[in-house]
Amino acid sequence: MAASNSWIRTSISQAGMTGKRRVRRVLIVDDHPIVRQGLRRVMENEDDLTVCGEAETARDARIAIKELNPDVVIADISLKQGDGIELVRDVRAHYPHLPILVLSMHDETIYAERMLSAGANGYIMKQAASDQFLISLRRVLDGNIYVSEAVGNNMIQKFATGGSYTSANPIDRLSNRELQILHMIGKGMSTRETAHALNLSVKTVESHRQRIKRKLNLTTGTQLVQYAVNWFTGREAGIPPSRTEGPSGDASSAS
Amino acid sequence: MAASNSWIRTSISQAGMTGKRRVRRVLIVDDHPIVRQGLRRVMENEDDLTVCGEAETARDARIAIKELNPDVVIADISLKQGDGIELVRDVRAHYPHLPILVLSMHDETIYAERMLSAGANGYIMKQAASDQFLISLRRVLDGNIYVSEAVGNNMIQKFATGGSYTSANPIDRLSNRELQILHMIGKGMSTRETAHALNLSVKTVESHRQRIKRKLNLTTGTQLVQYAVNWFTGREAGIPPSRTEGPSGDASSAS
DNA sequence: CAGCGTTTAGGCAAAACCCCGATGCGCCGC
DNA sequence: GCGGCGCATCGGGGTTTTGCCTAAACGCTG
Repeated sequence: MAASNSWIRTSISQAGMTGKRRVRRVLIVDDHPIVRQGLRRVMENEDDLTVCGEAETARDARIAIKELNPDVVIADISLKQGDGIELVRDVRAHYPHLPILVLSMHDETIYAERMLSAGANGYIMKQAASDQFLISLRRVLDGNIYVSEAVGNNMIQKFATGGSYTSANPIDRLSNRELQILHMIGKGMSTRETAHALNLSVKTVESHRQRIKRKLNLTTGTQLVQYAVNWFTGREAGIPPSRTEGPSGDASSAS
Repeated sequence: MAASNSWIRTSISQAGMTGKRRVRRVLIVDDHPIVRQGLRRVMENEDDLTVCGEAETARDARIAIKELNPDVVIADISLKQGDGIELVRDVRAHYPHLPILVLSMHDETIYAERMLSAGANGYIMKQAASDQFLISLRRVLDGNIYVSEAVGNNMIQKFATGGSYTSANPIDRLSNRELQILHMIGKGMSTRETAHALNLSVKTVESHRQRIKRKLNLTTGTQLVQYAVNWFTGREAGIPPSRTEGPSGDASSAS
């Protein structure tokens, strides 16, 4: 409690501000020290932003949030073994209004959607420029959702075509048969093996795969396998797939 | 902290050098702006180090080296295009005495060995602490080789046993090109996309995929994708621990 | 019962897969 | 030096697997 004071005091005196505009306190969660330094450096010239703490693991992050009570959390998803998505889910569950900006080195839209579904408020890549990062950070601080243009367009298109927003866990839209197929794909089984295991025609399984891809907005079979594998390595712990969490408002934002 | 003062002073002292201790000029090659900022921040408090330039791609790096003539190059291997190993090889070919410190987010020992044999002088992970990074940087600047303790021990053991493979990872048997292809598979890219990205014939990529499968004892393409995804995202799937974060690690041997 | 989604397929073209061979290059051992 | 070996790059040619379109039977639901 007292520690946070000194941080704020320091920042204010540096900027010489009167407190008219509130200084937003940022918690950084990333297991790469250099990345944490980089984030600090990007933010240290901004009057309205201050880093109130850092955490290396999801566990540390939870403690830090409790103690520091930050205004926003910047979280890397590539923490060891899917800790990222669990962290997002956990934080969202305990602090429904705490904005979370997910930082990733992957440019796959899959991750973005999964993170938003888990309750993140923004998704930005490490490839992004510094000013773009600041824009995204302020956006989530203002209560908005931020995604990159590509991902946003993708979602808008989905919204337009699908009618109902697919931004809720896309897997929920899969039928149990499709989910079963996805499961087998994630285990590394080929279409032929799957068909044989389920006593189905190969063509049938292929149709299922196609429908899955369409629902999940995937283009190639490789992406499908990637998604399936990622999904299981992230889940597997025992969370039922029909986990419709978070009203999650809308994915409007529309950059 | 009085840091802000000192780094300005550093810049000034660079202009009017006394020659007592030479300021080493560093070129950063990384496609993540935030990481570049982080490296700058780590080095800006050091009197004997200054960042003379940044590059995002391997191509830019070659130009920058030519124009800036740095004392050391810090290079990320997971560059978007062109891949880091080619950069290392190329730089080594043109500038035999220019030290290269490879920065990686992977803790796999295979990468380290490949990078060193390609001509790099050091290999350090982004998970490493800042001071450890500085140690490694100064080490390669002094003409030594730096690797983490785990990697060093592994190499020594290999050397002692007379080159018999550790055979722990079948991945060790993969060539650099094959590893690169595997990486792209793990990112969800199809054969065609990979071929296009690398400016190769589809047939070539297919050949690589086949040989990878053969070496890894995989039968179907699905298994290949599964393996690739698990390997480069999971990191805890089928890879031996190798939690590489040595406080003092070096296998120093003169170049 | 009409409608919608699921499950099941067939057909056809495209892509991927597989087994070959060939070339050029670099490295290693004799 | 020279042959061998592995790597990287392609091509041919055939088989298998996809990708995508279409559509019929089934089943729940308003």
